[in-house]
Amino acid sequence: MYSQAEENYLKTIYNLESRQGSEVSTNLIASKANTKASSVTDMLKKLAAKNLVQYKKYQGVHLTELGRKSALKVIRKHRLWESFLVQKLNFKWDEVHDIAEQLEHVKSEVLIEKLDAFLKYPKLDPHGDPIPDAHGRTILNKTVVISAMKIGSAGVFVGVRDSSSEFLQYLNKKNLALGDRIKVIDIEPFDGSFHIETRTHRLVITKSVAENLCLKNVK
Amino acid sequence: MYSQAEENYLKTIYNLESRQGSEVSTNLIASKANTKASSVTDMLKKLAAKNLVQYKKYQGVHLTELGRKSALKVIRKHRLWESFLVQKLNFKWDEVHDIAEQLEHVKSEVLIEKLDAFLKYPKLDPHGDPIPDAHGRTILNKTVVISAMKIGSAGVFVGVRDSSSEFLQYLNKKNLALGDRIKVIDIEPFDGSFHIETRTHRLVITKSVAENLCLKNVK
DNA sequence: CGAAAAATTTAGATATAACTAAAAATATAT
DNA sequence: ATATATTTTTAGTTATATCTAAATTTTTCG
Repeated sequence: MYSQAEENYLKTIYNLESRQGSEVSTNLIASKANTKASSVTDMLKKLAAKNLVQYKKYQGVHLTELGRKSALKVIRKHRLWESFLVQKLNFKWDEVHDIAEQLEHVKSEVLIEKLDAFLKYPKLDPHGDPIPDAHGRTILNKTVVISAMKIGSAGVFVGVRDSSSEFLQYLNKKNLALGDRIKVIDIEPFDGSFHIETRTHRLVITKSVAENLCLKNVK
Repeated sequence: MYSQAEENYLKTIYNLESRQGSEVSTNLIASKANTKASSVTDMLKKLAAKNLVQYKKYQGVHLTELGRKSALKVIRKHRLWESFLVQKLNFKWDEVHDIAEQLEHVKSEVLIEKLDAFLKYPKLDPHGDPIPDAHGRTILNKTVVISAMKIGSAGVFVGVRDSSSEFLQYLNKKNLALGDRIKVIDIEPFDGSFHIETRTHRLVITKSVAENLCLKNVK
């Protein structure tokens, strides 16, 4: 199978690709992966040699079908382990990301199928992200990020795009939790920050925070 | 913390030391770890530099107090994960070793404490080995290996010294399971093989197999 | 004891995955 | 359109953990 480093790159590229549509650039991968562009170039060549990505010098990359499937397997493992940590071991949603980053690289098909069964085949992880099944399929989870919403619209907060403990702890501090109803009150034209309202309070969030909060049933 | 390679060496040295008493030799480590003696020498120097082992050229090694504690932490993790795999995920005892070899290297103190609690603080793993607590302490589990027994003596089979799937599958095939009462019928002076008897059948095992079966209440 | 055998260490190489600094290609902007 | 800035790649280095082959030390035994 693939090395941990390779699996991490696949996951990063998958995530960037699905948020971007188009080809993913070397620098973007480097910043997400906390490495240098030169390291990314090296790895892209390796992934291309293994037919995991389509790569043309200076033109960015995108995953091949094999790459996409491999990425989804890693993501499936990550999200199942996160579910395990929260549901069975009583971790909080902001504590599981780094541990799951390690667990996701454990090699065993049987293990992950048995874990899935033990957890009763969950469809969403603790951050509201859909868990791919063994074939890479997910339930459709039509959400809108706050940054794409208009003034006056509202929805239910069902997921985050950044599940780092830093970001989740910020949400905890601001009293924002999955399930909350959130309404967009105003958008600052100057810096793009959002004034939002929940059932209990109002607050201002930056544009970049708004890009990481996913809402459902937005009207 | 320590690298996976370092942790694996610590575990190997710990196991050899506790079965041997004396200093552990380079070649012995190499054969247990499936590497070459030269690789072992390199690693021993590294471990010595980190104060994990006492090492003198050509004289073998033994763990320092720090090394012993570190080894016990890895062993604790390994055995807790094995218990999880068998008790919660319904793996068989011969299927868990390789997966636990991977899981044991996941870095998180909290994780292992929560796992321990989830499993209700088990004292023995699925192979009958005692699980060290957070301080490295284990219940005393006085057992005798068959190879140390006399003709006519008998006891209850409570543990194995080799928990590789190959060995455990051999035991399955020979219909030997934890809890069985085993009696030594005869010892071949020629090759040291043992004729043993359970409640249901008789069989002959080699000396090396006899060295890996642990019995309790031997009389 | 001293030669042969066995065990161990050293020296030098390899693979992975990172890095820095310099070079090359692409994009931007006057 | 051409100079400048940005992005990306290349070249060369580093660290980890292996390996083989040769050298060295220890052990064994006639």
